[in-house]
Amino acid sequence: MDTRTPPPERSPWLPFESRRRARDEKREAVLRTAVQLFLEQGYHRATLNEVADRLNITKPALYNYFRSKEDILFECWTIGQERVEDRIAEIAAADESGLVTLQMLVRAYAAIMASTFGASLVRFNVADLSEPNQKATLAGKRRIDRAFRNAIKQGIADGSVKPCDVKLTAFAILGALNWIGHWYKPGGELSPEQIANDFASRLTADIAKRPAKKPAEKKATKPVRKK
Amino acid sequence: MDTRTPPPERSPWLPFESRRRARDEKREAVLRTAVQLFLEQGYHRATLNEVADRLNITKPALYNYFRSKEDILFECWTIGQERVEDRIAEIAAADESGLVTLQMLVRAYAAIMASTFGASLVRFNVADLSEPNQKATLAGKRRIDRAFRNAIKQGIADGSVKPCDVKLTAFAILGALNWIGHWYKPGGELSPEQIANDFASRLTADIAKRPAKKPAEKKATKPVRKK
DNA sequence: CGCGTATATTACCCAAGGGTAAGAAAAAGT
DNA sequence: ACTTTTTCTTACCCTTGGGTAATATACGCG
Repeated sequence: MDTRTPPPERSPWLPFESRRRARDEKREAVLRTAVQLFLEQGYHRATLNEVADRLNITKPALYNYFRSKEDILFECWTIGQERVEDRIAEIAAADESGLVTLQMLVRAYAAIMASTFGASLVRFNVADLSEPNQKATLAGKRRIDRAFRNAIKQGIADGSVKPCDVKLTAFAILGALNWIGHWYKPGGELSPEQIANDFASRLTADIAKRPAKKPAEKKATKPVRKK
Repeated sequence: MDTRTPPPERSPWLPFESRRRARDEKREAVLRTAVQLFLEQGYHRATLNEVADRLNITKPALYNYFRSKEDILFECWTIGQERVEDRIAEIAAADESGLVTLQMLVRAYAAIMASTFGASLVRFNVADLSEPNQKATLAGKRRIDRAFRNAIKQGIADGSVKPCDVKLTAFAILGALNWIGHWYKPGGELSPEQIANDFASRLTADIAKRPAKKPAEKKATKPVRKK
């Protein structure tokens, strides 16, 4: 009767064990478990009891770290969003041509979409957030959109990209990218990096002015981890 | 206090009015109202009471037409899926080259994605369906996927399409298309037909062997309505 | 008209699950 | 050791909303 199955993820709350880890680490663990569950079962079907169970704690303990379920959802989204915006800032700082910038954006965004928090940007329903949080997500989406559109515009201006409808081009590219968050499953044949590289050339092939050669892959095997 | 707003959609149940319309018409009205609400607020936030209210009836009346809320959700999905599959069958029967077939598929699918039931294929969460219904949706998605992949394969075989990774190409195209269901809003600048035509050439430009000319638009102004 | 059937309504049930109150159990401070 | 603070648990509350039972109303038909 006491053959309890081990928790699916290494948890800071080991049963009958030392629980002295730092607060932030625990917060993060909650988020990781929650995203996972939200993605698996959907936000509404996933219960806080289940989240707590996976962490070897009980539901009310979660309220030491978050004020509500929606709070958790929003933080998951925030993490994904921040990762994207960090990369966007980096890429903007590189100050490359429009086409290269676009390709870098595609590669970065694709890789993030193939991660748990990245997928949460696309798999969660905006309607499940409070009104102020909805505003925040909307603003975030717009910033991403603008980054892509700006790269395309710049490319047209600097001659690296063929003239085209900027808005629809961005929609098409972002659509293909966002969809990754729906089909990508960790154990598949393709690694996130492979997908990212493939999409970087694929999605820019038709608007690249030069005969679309593969976008430069600096340090493809060991991508720079920031921070 | 009795300035009651008129129901947002013409409903077969006009208050104090003749309610003798055919059963199927009512079923359909329920579905239309339900999809609308599910898309607006998400499946879980939308209540059956609200669906009923919009139709000038009460919740239990809905159970004359559907066995459960999930039943309604699934039927919404089914309608969208059938529309897609009907068009796929038509296009397959046309027996064009791989490239043209692909372009026809893109155009048809894009137009459907910009409709309510079409969007429901993408905006609803599979996890909200019963297990058998999940199976059904999965099988449906696979059939759509196969149609696109087959067109690409055929195109490579008949020389109308450049050799490419069939799977990823299909993912990219379907991603861009599915995303329409997330951003398209009826009152926008672009009509579904415009989007469909644009995407048909845009998404096939890079893999078309001939210098990508616009796909043939037979009867562009007045598309054939089936049945 | 009266009877059966389909369709709606009112009134209710009840499970699920987010959230809270009160207090135990550690951890940390002194 | 004693107190204080943080963390976690047990026990509970309570709204929400899908679903049902019983019943009323309209419709079709002989």
